[in-house]
Amino acid sequence: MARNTKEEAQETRTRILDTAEQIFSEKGVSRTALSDIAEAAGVTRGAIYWHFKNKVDLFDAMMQRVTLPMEQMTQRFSDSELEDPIAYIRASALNVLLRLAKDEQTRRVFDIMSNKCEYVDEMEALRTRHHESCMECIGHVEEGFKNAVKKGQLPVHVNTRRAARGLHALIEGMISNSLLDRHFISLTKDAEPIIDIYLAGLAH
Amino acid sequence: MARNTKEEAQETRTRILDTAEQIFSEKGVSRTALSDIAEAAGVTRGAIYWHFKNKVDLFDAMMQRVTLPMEQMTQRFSDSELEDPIAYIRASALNVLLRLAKDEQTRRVFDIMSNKCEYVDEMEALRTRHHESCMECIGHVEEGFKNAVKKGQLPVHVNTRRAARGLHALIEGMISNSLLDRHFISLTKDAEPIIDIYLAGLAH
DNA sequence: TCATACATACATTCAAGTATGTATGTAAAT
DNA sequence: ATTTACATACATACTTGAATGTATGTATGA
Repeated sequence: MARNTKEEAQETRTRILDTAEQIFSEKGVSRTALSDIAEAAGVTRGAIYWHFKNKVDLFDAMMQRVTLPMEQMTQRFSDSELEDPIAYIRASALNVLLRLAKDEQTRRVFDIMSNKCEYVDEMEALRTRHHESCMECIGHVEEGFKNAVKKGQLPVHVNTRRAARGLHALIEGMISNSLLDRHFISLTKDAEPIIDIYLAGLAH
Repeated sequence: MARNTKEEAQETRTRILDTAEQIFSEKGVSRTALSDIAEAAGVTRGAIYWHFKNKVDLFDAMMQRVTLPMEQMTQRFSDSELEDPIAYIRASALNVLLRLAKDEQTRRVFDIMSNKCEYVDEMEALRTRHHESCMECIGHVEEGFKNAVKKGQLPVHVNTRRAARGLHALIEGMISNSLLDRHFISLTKDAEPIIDIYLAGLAH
């Protein structure tokens, strides 16, 4: 077998990840054997074990391809002496939701993460890591709400921590429902008005 | 081995289900062998195969022990010429959330359903069944919102279908977050005010 | 020439399903 | 009230088929 060049090896790695997304999404993570992925990707298990330590490592890489860019996006919450923090939070939330509506890869991976895998042992550790970075983001949202209170956008009696966590729950719920059935909640049509219901409730 | 009486057999069945809950919740569904459950329950796999067709059938029975009573609870939404439909919806939502907060068995099973199993093939069919009965419930909530509009509790411009689905998303999100971390969202302390934020937003 | 990028082959372990054994509760016949 | 016949409630044993991990082979780009 002719050895591949570096770029070809990267292609192989990418092809393995792409294929893993598809097979994981069809058969679930635990029921897909690495040989399934290898066969569908046109390589052998040897190639997979070359690029990844094991199935969990492969899953992790697949996940991070999607979640890392998202996490980086939400990092510019805190450095804000924004004029309109609520509008910024609103836009950021909608941004995430719209991405899930439009980017098929993001949908697939989120579907795998929430419906096609089991969080135990090492997998639970993966999610914990992911969850922590999520908590950071929610912390920033809370800061945003605090600023909104200072600027009179929200009444002073608002529990900003609770408000941030409630918003997060709402978003997660919409994502989850949309993954189950795109037409039950359409992230392109319903997300915006539903978020606005919640934000209106916050403003009393 | 002495054959058991009918009641003893029922005890065995219950013990298998109880044990399945624990082991599923520790190891995840696909990584627990029926022999694990059998051993922990003090029986052999033969007993499990006597009471259940296979692992999926066992999972189904375990799930229905918890979900059937919940589904029956939410069936008296529609026959309502209630005076205060919003209050009724609110109370029902809080009722479900409080149950999840207090009943450890319900928490465990919901945790298994949302984090410790993979929805593919027969498992996906199970969830679809469950989801359909959930849709029914949301339909009733929508009726409730319609009544609320008629009675002037909600402005006429409210999209009742969207309102019901948004509420459902919020509840599911809170449940999901609470399962991940009881202290992130406490269903006993946070659920009520967060629901009220949403309902206040609906009323504009 | 040496590390790279895989392919191949092998050993081991585990889990599901099924077939069969077996003792006893239970209901009907005597 | 026994006995008989059968279904019940499991236990045991066997077969089969993955799937994982690892060790090793091999050709080639750098």
